[in-house]
Amino acid sequence: MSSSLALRQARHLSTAATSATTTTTTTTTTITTPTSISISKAKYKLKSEHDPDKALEIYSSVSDHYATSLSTGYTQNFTVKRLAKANRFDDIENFLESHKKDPNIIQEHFLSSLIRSYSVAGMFDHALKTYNDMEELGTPRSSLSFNALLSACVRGKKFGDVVKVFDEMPQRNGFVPDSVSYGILIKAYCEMGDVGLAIERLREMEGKGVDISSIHYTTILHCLYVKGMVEEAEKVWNEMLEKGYTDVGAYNVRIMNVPGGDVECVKGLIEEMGNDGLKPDAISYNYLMTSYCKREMLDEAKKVYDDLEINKCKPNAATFRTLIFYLCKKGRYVIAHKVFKQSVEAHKIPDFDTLKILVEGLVKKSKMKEAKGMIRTIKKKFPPTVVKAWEKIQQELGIVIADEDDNKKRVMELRKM
DNA sequence: CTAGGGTTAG
Repeated sequence: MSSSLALRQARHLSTAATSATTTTTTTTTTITTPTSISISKAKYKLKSEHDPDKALEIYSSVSDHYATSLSTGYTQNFTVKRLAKANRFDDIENFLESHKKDPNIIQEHFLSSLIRSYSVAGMFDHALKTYNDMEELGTPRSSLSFNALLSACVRGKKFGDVVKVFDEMPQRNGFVPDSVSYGILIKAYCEMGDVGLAIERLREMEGKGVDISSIHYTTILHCLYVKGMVEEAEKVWNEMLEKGYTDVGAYNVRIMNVPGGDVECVKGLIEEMGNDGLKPDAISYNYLMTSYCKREMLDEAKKVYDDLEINKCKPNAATFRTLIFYLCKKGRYVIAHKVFKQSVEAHKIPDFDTLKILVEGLVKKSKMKEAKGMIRTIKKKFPPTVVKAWEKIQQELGIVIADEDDNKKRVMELRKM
């Protein structure tokens, strides 16, 4: 019997607890404990939980679910993502539809989070149906649920629907599109490749007195660069400067489009940001660091990384991944290993491929202790499928981890009890 | 994750 089949059966047995003939073994024990946890604890636990059933369990064990709608939306989204990854769309439907029987369904934000959850699961039709169910469910309409639906259209690449929904729904249901609605619409036009219409909608906002923000401009700016319309991008940028619609994100779009990733240009823009009264963030510095890496100026790149703290920035997952990759590429495995350890402390471990290069490099340099330690750490942090892949690498490299066998023995002993 | 933009892929 395959292990996944075994899991399915175990799950089936645990839910059908009434069937008297089931003399199941250990699998039921973890599920029947009626522990109740806080939403913040659930958020923390969900982060490291990759098993969709356990994620569901954590979600349903939250005691104060509807007190804090924002956090609930987050945990709900998270649980759905885990189920979607396992392709369990029927379970997602059951899970989310059951919320429609909850008395809180008449709260628009509660219903909107269902639309968002369907959207991240790639179930656009369900998202639309939930929106259309609102009359029947007795949920009042405003731009809140409307924007959730618009986002679902964009995520599902139903661009034609975005425009249709945008032009029809507000009138029919008696509300006006707000600044966020326009933001989603503009993004949709950009994704469709029609930046001209995006700009038209921006002008429409001006005419109607809807609040414009740097987000609307940045969406268009980014799109112009993507389409290679550099001159138009510069024009829009100047308009942004004039009207005061620049922020860190807008500057980062400019930085990421510096021709050839020229180091001096990137540095210049970071300086400009400061003069504009803005504080460059980790993304800004990551671009600078990457520019150095690509020119094989690893000492300078490392300095950008080391200076992050002075600049009041925290390295993110991309920082660690990029720096470790390029350090390895130049054979500087020992420094790369130090950076890896810092990534563990920051709970931002790079991806499988990057770490593979590092472990192999350490072994090549006969740094067996470091390589072993790395694998041990990685196994604790990744889901079972990734751990399996690591075991293969471990075998190929001939790495034996002594206390692993001891652990297995201990588990066997426990099972006998 | 927080309704909407920017997250570097080697």
